[in-house]
Amino acid sequence: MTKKLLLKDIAKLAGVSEMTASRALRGAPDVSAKTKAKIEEIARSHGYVPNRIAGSLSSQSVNLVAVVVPSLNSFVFPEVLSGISAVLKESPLKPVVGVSGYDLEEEESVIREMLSWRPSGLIVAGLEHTEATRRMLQQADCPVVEAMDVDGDPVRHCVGISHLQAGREMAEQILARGYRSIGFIGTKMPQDFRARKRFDGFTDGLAAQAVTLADLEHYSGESSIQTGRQMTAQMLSRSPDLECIYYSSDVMSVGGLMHCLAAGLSVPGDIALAGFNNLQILQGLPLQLATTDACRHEIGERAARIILKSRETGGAEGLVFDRLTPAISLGETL
Amino acid sequence: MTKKLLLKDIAKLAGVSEMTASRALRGAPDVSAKTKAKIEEIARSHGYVPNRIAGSLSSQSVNLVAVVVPSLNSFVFPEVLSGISAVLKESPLKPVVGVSGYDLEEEESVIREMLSWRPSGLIVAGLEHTEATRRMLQQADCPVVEAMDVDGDPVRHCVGISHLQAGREMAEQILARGYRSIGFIGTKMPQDFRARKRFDGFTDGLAAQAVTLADLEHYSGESSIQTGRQMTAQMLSRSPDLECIYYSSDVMSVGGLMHCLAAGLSVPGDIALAGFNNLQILQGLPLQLATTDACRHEIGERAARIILKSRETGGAEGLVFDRLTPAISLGETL
DNA sequence: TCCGGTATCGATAACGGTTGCGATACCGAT
DNA sequence: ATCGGTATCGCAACCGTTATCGATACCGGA
Repeated sequence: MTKKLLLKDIAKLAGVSEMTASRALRGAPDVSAKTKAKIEEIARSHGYVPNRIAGSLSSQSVNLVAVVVPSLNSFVFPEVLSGISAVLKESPLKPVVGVSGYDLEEEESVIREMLSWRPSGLIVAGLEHTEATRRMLQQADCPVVEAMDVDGDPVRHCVGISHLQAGREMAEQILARGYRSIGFIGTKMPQDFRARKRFDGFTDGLAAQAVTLADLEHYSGESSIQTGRQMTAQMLSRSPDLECIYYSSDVMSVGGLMHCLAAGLSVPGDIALAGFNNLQILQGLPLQLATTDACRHEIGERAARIILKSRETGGAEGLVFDRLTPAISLGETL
Repeated sequence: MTKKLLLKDIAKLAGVSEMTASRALRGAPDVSAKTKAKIEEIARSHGYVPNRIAGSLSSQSVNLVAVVVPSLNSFVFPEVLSGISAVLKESPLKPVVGVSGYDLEEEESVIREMLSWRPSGLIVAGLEHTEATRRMLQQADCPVVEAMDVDGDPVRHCVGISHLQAGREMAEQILARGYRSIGFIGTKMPQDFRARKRFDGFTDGLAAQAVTLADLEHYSGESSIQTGRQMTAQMLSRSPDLECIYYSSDVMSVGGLMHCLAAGLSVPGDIALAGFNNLQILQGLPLQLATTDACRHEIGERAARIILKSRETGGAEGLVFDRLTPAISLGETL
């Protein structure tokens, strides 16, 4: 809580100019090893922390990458983040996270806030934005990546998987195994566009073989095991003839499995189950649940690499459109 | 991707001085409603995003609160974060997250990095830091809160629960139910100090009634259902007479429960289980697992309130030491 | 001894806003 | 018409650091 310590103070203490002190502390060249050591020692012992606000303004560079995701509770985005961090670790860049809460208006204000710090890059989940957000993404003088989804019209770079296709493929797999009476349990959240696309892809896939959903339920609030269990119980009591349920998230399908365990239903004998994401929590359960891997870590890695490369080349590299193919794992519940 | 847009450009377009434009866009007084509207319209239509780096340097104020946590994957810290966000939402402050990866050296560098942005406050998980970190926390000219834990010597403000006590109380509850052959499964992570304290408290609690651990296992890597299941299987095959297992995390105890389900063991008849955290994933399982609530959301809220209050009063308020009492819920597995 | 070249350092001018205070315009009251 | 007061605006200095470029010191070779 002592007086504010400035570079000028350190310089004075070391008997050098501000410039030399600045260079020494940044590891810039043109400083002799001796004076550098001296300056570092003084700075360290006095607990000097350089003011990066001033530094960034002056150098016109901010070594931060803005990452905007809908939520941090949902198991899925932290893993995208860890992919990003892993790649950025080898560079001077650091990720900074913003949370939009599955709300496009909030997303707009979060992105505006982040861009006002002039980051070196921006990674945002999803392709759906307000018009004002799209304008900002276009105008931004840093690389911009829209991640996780490829079904839509990206403003600039894009990495992700097709959720439409993921839904469709799961439908095909389910039909291929002979199930015909099929239910769907998904989020009501109007702005979870990727869940919506999986739903659309799924019903498309069914329709292609002239099958329509036997039952359908939407829940509000975040996905949870608890909710999955309740919804499943509800749906099965309403539609006892159901042969298979597809959930918009693994968390929900785990809940479904829990209901079946409690109700003494055999899976997939009495009822087949499938989810989406291939979350970590699927490991270690009594049964290996069917799911589609969402490539979360890899999407994060690739998004970060796009930022890095675009920085090197000065953005003259052309736009990346990177569509990953998610792998279905059938597990033991189909 | 047009030319960089500066305040001066907006001012020119609106036919006013930079100052007036600045005031208008910040909602500062001394601007007529008419000119303000005009300036805002021009800024909006051109997609102008003010440069907060320059603004913050000039105004000597950054409306950010740095939050440093060990991990974002672990279910527990996102909830602390949501508590912080909820409280900060009513203020101009925004949280910025840094991840230390359960590594004090990394924590030091993350904190240094965050402080270099001169935030309005700093919230960090845990009381254990390197000496250099402690110096920085002392020196920082913003309020600092150490959160989640109260067993130790806080540098400034502090909110949390006693993990020593949480472990001890769980030991008492377990003993009170007559269990005597007790195992513990915990993380090997040397720098997960809170898990360590729960372990110490737990063995203390047992020792107080002359009981010693019948078996003990430490795993490395992050906690997961999978690991919990494997460790439990391992321990039970090694110590078949075990009556109860205490885990350092709910995620692990869920894995234990899964093993018991798969192995046809009755819980708590054959083996009793207890975890820690009261995580959301406990809801919806076949059995309600015993656990201790870690007050994550509330800790976040209180930490944020300390920052807010300390800002109002200019830090002249005296240090807060806020010890919450975690509630044990015995569930159906003890 | 003198010279060119390199290593090391410092003075100055930004960087893009905001604070503080002074200037101007406009109003009703005298 | 003059005046005091308020609403509105602009000028200049400054925030703390870094880029740029010029200055100085030092070295080996001619």
